[in-house]
Amino acid sequence: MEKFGDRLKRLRQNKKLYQKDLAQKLNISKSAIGMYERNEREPSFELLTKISDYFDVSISYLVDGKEHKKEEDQGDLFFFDMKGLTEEEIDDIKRHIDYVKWKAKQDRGE
Amino acid sequence: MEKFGDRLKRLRQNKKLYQKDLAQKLNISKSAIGMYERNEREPSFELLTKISDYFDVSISYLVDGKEHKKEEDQGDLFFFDMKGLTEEEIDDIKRHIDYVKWKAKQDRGE
DNA sequence: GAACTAAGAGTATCTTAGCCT
DNA sequence: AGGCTAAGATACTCTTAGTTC
Repeated sequence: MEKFGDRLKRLRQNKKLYQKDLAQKLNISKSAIGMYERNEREPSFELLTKISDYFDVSISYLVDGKEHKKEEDQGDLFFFDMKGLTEEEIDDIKRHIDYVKWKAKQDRGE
Repeated sequence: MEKFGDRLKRLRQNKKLYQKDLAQKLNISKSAIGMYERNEREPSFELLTKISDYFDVSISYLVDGKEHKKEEDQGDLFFFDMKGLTEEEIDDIKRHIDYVKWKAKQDRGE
């Protein structure tokens, strides 16, 4: 199951930063970043807020991976916020999802 | 400034519970609840998630008081059915979405 | 170079028991 | 009864220094 560290790592890598770089931004040691990403430590609320601000994601997303409240989240249904994206970019995502689904079927010999 | 403990206290009182009652629900000591409410301690992610589930509020609300998502934003929400996909395949999709979002920002000059 | 590991020091947290109102 | 405080024990976190790839 995906945890905080996995999401932090993905966010960092999407920004093309090294652990050292992010550590500087947040005023902590690079070793601490590594520990978070390996899910060996959990940051304080204060640092959590800094991370949330820096990557512009919600604290809910960081901590439990859910951007929204429970009622909206059910079973195999996933929701994504496409705010700020153009039609083309959203289509890009849709095509990728269709491709992954198609490939999943192939892999299982359906 | 209002903090986590203040919100926890309010949530508890709204449910007409004593610290002892909430402590039982969460399987911790009543003293710990008191310390949270007085902002003397911060709970682990695991407990934070339990609290979020129990009171049916987001973790963002608990930690920074911001409910982040509003009704008006629902238009940007897209739902996808991931039934039959493995965790790896879903992660693949998540990474792609993160990448598209990241690239969109780059294209518009940070 | 980038990321991971180890180790020690320093903090934070949790529970129990007792105290206040 | 309900909430707060003190205390010690436990557990966690952070940094530095060294290691691996």
